Amino acid sequence: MTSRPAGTLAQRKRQLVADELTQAALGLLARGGFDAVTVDEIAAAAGVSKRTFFRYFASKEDVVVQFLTGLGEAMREELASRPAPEPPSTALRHTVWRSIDACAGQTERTLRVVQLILGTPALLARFLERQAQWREELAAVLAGRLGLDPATELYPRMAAGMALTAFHTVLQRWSESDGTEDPAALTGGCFAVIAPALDAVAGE
Amino acid sequence: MTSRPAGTLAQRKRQLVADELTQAALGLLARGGFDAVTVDEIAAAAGVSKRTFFRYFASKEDVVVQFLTGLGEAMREELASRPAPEPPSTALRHTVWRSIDACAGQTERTLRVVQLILGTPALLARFLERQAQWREELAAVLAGRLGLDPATELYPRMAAGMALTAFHTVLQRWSESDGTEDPAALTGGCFAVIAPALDAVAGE
DNA sequence: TCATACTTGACACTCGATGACACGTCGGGC
DNA sequence: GCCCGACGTGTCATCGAGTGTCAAGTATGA
Repeated sequence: MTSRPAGTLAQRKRQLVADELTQAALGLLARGGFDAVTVDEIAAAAGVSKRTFFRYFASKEDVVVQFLTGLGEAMREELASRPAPEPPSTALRHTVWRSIDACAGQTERTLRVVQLILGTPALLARFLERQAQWREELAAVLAGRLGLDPATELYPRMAAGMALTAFHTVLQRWSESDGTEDPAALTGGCFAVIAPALDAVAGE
Repeated sequence: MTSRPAGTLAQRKRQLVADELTQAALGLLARGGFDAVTVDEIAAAAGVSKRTFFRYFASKEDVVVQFLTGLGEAMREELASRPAPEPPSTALRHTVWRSIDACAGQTERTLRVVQLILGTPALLARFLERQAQWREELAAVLAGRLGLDPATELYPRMAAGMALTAFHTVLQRWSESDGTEDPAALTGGCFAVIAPALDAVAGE
């Protein structure tokens, strides 16, 4: 609603303030850690008041986690656009890869943000909470793809959960290695592990 | 350290206060929701001061989530005690079942707590954060079991993640059905989905 | 030029969380 | 008996996150 890069009216200056806030927050939080920096300081660094900060971000965690926002949307879109005959493991691998690539392909700043999130309990909690939402959304799309009832079948939620476990694991390894390890290889490796379950024929 | 049922000294009255606090908190939070009840009210209901509440629980979330504490420890123990030749899917199924059984086998109060956690963003976040810790612990045990290096192999983390996805899914379905669905059947169903991946022969 | 809507800052307030200090009780030693 | 230190608790003070309110300020349109 407010995140389109090509803003409509002069209120793309809203995006400008948001960017300034994000910039200031990421800079301050990267050094000093999450708890050592107050919202007042972030706001001051961006040249606005604390009250304005909370008009742009729902919480102090939000300014960091929202840096990864759009990933959920992107994954849902990607999964929905994969050709129907494609096996689930392939479709989900591309789905996850779209987010991983968006993360790992960018600046080195992204690496620091990921490290910050995975290393800060409060941020990790928020991140996982968001992942849980993504899981429900991906499960719904997947159920539609396969003509399964998400309310009764276990497969959609489990498959989405496995894919996000892969997502989480890749980010972990990538951040632990300081960006050394190849995200593509890690993604491939993770999906090699879960593929037998994702593509198992019906069964039961 | 302080959770042994058979307390040593007269300071098992500490456990008494803790129980009183937990009782009061769960009762108040079940009706009214998480945000509508203040720590002051919980403390007052237990007959202590707000300050004392925080001497027993690290946070307001803690008093609820700690209700499920011990599950991580229990799972780690269970996995460590499973016979070595057992296939991973079987060992992990018993591991998860030990926690599920501890949850679902108890009073109906447990169901309400699970519903409260899964339905409250702040509590869900804390719960997922704890699950992430369990995942690392289970991965370490699993790696030891299979003689794999957890720092390089992807399998342990992925397998632990899949098992916890099953755990989460079972709790979700169980709480959504108001305790109607059979936890044992759900656990079996979830592991039927992931077993092909858990037991896939080496590969590469 | 005036009226309107929107954004912002300043202030006050609630509540979660922590530190400092004072008080009471318990228990043991002289 | 008294004194003493350890421990748990309550009170008070404080910080920081988050929210509601109101009074500016600015842009837009008639």
